[in-house]
Amino acid sequence: MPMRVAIAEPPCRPLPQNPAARSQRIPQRPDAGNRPSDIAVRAAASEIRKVSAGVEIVSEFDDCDALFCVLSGWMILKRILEDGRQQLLDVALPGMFVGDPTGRCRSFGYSVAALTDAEYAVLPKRRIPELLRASPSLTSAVLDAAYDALNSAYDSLTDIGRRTALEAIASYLYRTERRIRRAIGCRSDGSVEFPLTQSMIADTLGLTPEHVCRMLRKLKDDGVLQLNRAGLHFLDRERLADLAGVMPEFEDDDFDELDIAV
Amino acid sequence: MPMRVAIAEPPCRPLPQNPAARSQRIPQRPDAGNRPSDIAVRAAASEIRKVSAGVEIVSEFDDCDALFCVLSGWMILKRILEDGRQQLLDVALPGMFVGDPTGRCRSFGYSVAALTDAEYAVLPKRRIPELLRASPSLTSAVLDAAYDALNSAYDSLTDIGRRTALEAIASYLYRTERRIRRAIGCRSDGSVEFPLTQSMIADTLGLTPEHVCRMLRKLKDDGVLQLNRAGLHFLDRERLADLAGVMPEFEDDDFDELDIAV
DNA sequence: CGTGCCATTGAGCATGGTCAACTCATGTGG
DNA sequence: CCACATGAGTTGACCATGCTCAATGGCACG
Repeated sequence: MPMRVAIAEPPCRPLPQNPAARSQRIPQRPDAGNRPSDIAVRAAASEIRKVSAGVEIVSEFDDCDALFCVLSGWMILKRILEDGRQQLLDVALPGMFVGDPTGRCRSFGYSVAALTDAEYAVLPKRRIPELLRASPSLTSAVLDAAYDALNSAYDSLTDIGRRTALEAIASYLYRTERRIRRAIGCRSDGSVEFPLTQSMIADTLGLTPEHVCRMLRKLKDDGVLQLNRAGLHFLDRERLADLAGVMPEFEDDDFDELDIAV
Repeated sequence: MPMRVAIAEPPCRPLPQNPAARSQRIPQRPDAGNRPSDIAVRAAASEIRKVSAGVEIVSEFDDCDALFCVLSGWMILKRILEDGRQQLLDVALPGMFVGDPTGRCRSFGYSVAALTDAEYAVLPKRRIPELLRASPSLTSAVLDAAYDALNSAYDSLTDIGRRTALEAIASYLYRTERRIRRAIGCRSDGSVEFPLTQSMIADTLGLTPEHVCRMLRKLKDDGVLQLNRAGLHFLDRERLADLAGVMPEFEDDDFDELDIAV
């Protein structure tokens, strides 16, 4: 759909560096790293790695020889077309698995880059069947993560395919903020960290950065939200949900009690 | 993005009835129903159900109290916005699981309808943890299906978000045909059954039926493919892959030997 | 204090949507 | 067996959402 084609760009252009992403101290849920699933993952991991913001840890056609689990920080999953167009598939927050535990895929199918400084656990592929059999809680964590990712992808499909730009942005921010609160937590003022640039939002929703900027301006001017390097803050949740076309009656808010102060 | 809004349509409009879908005899892989995963599913199922084309077996906000596995026929997963716009999320071919084995989702999050006459197995939700623990091959089938669905969703995201209408349609048909050959098989002339209407393709790719029609016309006139109620037949696979922007070098064709005559 | 990237704004344009007919195949009921 | 209803597929003329291109301001970092 978008005809802007970056002609000679290298296939793996470096991740745009949002300066805030690097320096930002990342708030963590108090239980981060100690949830039952985290314990299962840490027990199963052959190695824990740290990466700095911007580093690509997997590229699309790499052999899929391990399963990763994000422990802290943000990762980004994306696919890049030959002519430079790119589609962000998802953000991977702490708790999410990246890779293919089934052993049926040769390659990852997408590239994975650290958006902020991050830590992740490495589960070597050949040990996965044995690990899954030995640890039901690991199996359940993997399944949970897979279905979270699938639901998130279905949400994105609906946003991109059948919503206007404004609706899509509202909906994306709305549901992404919930995932952030859930996986990382929110600050005492109700805002959450949000290291994605407008360009990345555009690449997530099949829009151009310019148009994202225009629509965000509208949301900001209408007093619906604040969004900048400092984070994302909803001022009028109800109006945002309305714009997003979300039916609030079906929201489960059982994670609100997990909010943390930062 | 699309502004065509069906104002007073009921939220669950009946599935368009492609007449071919009802009467068509469905070719099956010779091993259909006897793959290791099928055996595991049949052993675990509390019930096998048959539905006729057009029946909605799950609607979006239904309690997610069971996990289903498609045994034969085609199902469709879709989400419907209040104003009637709808997004097809995926087709479910034999072997695919529908629902949420993690037990964390209250509702399905999408509606599921039989596109053709179909059979599916029912795994009651409360028995799932026990079943997964007891049967590694069931666990592995569930995981496989989840990652297949996830990859398919990622493909769709890329198609909708970052490809033109023509590219998206080419890419969608290309990869969907492979999934059909894999799950169901192809006919001796190389064609596969294809009960989706142009409207459904439009609802999958975020386009209008009219535009899908125009783009398909181009593909047909250029001798790239044939598509009608009888099925989908690629005449020039290479050109289609080219239009789709698929890199053929990374295709694995290890399932070709499974082709069946019909 | 320049360099780079992100965010912003504006003017013009194109892909794909809207609306409205019409054809054709299938299925139904008299 | 034919008239009719239905809905998929098709085509054309027009139009709008969102893209392209271009230029600017601002903030971080070296």
